[in-house]
Amino acid sequence: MDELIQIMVVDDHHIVRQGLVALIGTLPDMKVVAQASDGSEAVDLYRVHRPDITLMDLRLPKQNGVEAITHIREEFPSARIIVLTTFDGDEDIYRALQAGAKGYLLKGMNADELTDAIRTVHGGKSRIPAVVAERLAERMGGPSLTGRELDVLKRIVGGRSNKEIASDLFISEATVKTHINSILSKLGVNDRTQAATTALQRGIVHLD
Amino acid sequence: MDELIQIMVVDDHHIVRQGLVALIGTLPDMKVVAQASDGSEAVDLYRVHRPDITLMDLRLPKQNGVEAITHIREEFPSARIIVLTTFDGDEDIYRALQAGAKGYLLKGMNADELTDAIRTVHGGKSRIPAVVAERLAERMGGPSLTGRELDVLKRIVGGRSNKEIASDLFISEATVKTHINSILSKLGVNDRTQAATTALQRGIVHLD
DNA sequence: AGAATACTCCACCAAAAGGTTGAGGCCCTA
DNA sequence: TAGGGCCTCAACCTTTTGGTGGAGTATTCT
Repeated sequence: MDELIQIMVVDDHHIVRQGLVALIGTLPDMKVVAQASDGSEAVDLYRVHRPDITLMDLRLPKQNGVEAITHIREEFPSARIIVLTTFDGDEDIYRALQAGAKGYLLKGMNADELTDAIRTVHGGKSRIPAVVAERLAERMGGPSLTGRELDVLKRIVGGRSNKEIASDLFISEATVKTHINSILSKLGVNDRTQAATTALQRGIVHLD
Repeated sequence: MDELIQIMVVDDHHIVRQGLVALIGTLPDMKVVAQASDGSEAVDLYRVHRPDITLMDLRLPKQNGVEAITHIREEFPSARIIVLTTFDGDEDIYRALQAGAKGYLLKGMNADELTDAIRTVHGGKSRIPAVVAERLAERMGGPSLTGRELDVLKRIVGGRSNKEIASDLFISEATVKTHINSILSKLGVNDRTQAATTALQRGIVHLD
C-alpha cells in the first residue's frame, strides 16, 4: 500500500461523520480528505478533492443523496461511491444503485464490513449484499409506478381525498380513480391506507 | 474539574457510538466508560458502571430506549439520562421524558451542543429545548388515545379494514367505528389514511 | 353514592372509495 | 404505420367509510 485511499464522507449528522473519521483514522491504508453535510456541498467538494471513495448518506438536506450521486457521476463517471443508510428496504437504495453507487452499507455495520467495502470498491468491484441484489432484480422485473401515479401516491400519503387530488393535479376525479386503481394493483394492496403505509415502508415516498 | 464525568453510550449503530466516543475523547473533563448496543445490555452495564451520564438512543433492539430508561430509573432513580434521537417530532421523545430522561438531543447536533447538554445534565439540571418543552406541555393538555383506540390505530396503520379490525379485536364493526371516530377527532384528521400518516409522523406507532 | 371514563353496541344516513368496462388522444419506438 | 404505454375521462355499481345520536355496562376516582 503505497498510496492512501482518499475518502470523502457525506452525512448531515455530525456524529456519524465523526464516527466514520474516527474509524477510518485507525486504519493504515486510508484517510478522510473531505467532509460534507449536504448534497450540494458534496458535489462541490468532490470537484475539489477527487476522492477515491465517497461514503454517502442518502437522507441529506438541500440535495438528497441520489441527486448528489447523479450529479457527481455525470461529471465524473468513474466516481466510486458507497451508499450509507440507516434504513433497510428503502427504495432509495435502488435509485442510488441505478444512479451509479457501487456499494451499499447499513449504518449498523461493524468496522470490518466498512473497510471491506471500501477496499473492494476501491479495487473496482461492487459490494452489494446478495439480498439487495436480489431485490434489485425483482424490482426491475416488477411493475414500476409511472410519474403520474407517483404524483397521486404522494398525495394519498399526504392525506388528500380523491377530489382534492383531482383539483391539485387539474384532472378529473375519474382519472384520479384510474390512477389509484393501477397504483393499488401495482403495489399489490387493497386500499389507499395500505398504499400509503407500504409506500412509506418501501421508501417510495417519505414523510420528511 | 477534579473528577472526569463518566459516560455510557447506548446506540445500536457502531458508527454512532464510535462518533460519540471520538467526540467525547477530545474533551478534557469527561470520558466514556461503557458502550451498549441494545436496551438490555444498557441496563446490565448501568448496574456495573454506574455512569454519571447515559447517552441513549431510542430505537434499539431487544428493549427499546424508553423501556431501558424506565428500568434503569426504577433501580437508580438518580440516573441522569440524555436521549439521543434521529427523528424530530417523535412521540417516543415524550415517553422518554416522562420515563425520566433529563435531556434530549438530535443526532444532527454539533459538538458544543453535546457537551453543553452533558455538563448541564451532570450539574443536575434538565436540558430540554423550548420547542420540545412546549409540545410536551401541549401533549399533556391535548387529548390522548385510550388503549383500545391505540389497538385500532395500529391496525389502521397496518392496513386493516374496519371489518378485519373488528374480528382481530373480537368486537363488532360498530364499535370499531366508534373508536375510529374518536381517533380521528383526537388526532384532528378527516380519515383513516391521514390518521395513519400522522400517527407515523408523530411516532405514535411505527412501521418496523 | 355519584361522576367520570372507557368500552361496548345499534340504527340510519351521506359521502367517499374501489371495481369494471370502455374509449379517445398523445408520443415514442419497432 | 402499427402497436404500446401513458394520460385522460365517463358511466355504473358495490362496498367501505365516516357522521350523528343514543344507550347499556364495568371500573375507577372522588
